[in-house]
Amino acid sequence: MEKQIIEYLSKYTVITKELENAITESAFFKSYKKGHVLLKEGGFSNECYFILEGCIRSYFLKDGEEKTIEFYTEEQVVTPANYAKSIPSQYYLECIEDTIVNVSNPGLEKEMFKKYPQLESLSRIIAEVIITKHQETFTKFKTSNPEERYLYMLKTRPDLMQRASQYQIASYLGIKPESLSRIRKRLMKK
Amino acid sequence: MEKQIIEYLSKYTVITKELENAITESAFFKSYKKGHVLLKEGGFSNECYFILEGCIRSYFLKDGEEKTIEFYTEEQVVTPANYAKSIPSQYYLECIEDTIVNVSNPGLEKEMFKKYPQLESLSRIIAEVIITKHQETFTKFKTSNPEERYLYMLKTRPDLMQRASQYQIASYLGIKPESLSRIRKRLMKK
DNA sequence: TTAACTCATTGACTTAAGTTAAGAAATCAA
DNA sequence: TTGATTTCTTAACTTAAGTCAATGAGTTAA
Repeated sequence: MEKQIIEYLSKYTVITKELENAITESAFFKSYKKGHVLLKEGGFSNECYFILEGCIRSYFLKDGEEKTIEFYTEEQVVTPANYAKSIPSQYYLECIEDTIVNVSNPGLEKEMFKKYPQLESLSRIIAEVIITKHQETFTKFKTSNPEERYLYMLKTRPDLMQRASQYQIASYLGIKPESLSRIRKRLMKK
Repeated sequence: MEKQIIEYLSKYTVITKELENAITESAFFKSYKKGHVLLKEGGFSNECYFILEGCIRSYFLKDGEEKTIEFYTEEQVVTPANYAKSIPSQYYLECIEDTIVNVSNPGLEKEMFKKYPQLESLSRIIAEVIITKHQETFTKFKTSNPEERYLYMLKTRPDLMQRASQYQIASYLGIKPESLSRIRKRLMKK
């Protein structure tokens, strides 16, 4: 399992044997059943996760309806917005499949960054890559209509259709479940 | 002018006198006239900017229409997606006002990070804050309709209405200029 | 096995954004 | 200053998403 993390980090820089060992040794894992809630609205968080297997969904309630913010799957990092902060969470984190993660926390992070400054440098680089990806995703979303967004999701993350229910996907696409149903029907005919 | 940068960084951590001096000494500035294009689609970039005064807009062309991605104003950092990369830019960067920036480049950045590791640590932290803000912005956008988005913009960035033209703002809100015009009319009546 | 519940689909209707086109207002340049 | 250009507004029409309600399909638990 450790290999997956090293592989992920190696995309961005060369990981020395020493650092690899340090990561491997300090890594610890947790696994959750489908339906497990990692974080509740109003709750606090001192853990962040690297997904090795499974799917985590972030969502919040607006007028009693669940609004899916994001689906996180294999090779993705989930850092709660209130990670290491003393502010209550605005959203839920829920496993929508049996999920295995590598867990970290502020203490461990700090210690590792101190011991291996290269790791913090790498974190900065990855954070910047994520910013760029977010902006591309957001721009794509803004300049598309619901049907185009659905097609784009099918192209870039086809697995999600199998992994999540349609009402979860609908709000992820910024539309109502009924609309998603109609879009699918419309596209079937073509 | 240097003070603005120090002030910005001080929000996140304590800046030692030594680091302050280093930043101040290495800082250099540029100013551009309204209309100046900093980066063209297809072009390359080796500069990033911290805006001291003015406004920079990022946009691209889709079916001949300008789609505004973002407006950057005072205290914001503009890092082109292809900064320090040998890939052509997907978008334009244009000053929509006379603009004064602090400029950096990969070489200077690297040098400063090497000399002052604390600065790279700070960059990581700021990058993570930006990720969180992006996600909040995106979520707000997805769960709002065009009218709500417009009202939210008026609340959070009211200055933009004076600084940018309506067709620029319209695409920034993910709608057509005609719709923005109608939304404004509708709200006037209320 | 059935009853309860959740989720997805469908239909009728409402609402608002997109489209196209025209004209008014504001801005810019010769 | 005037003519050209750009930007904004308005109107008529089209299209599709939202809303509400009903039904069907699938799942879960007693």
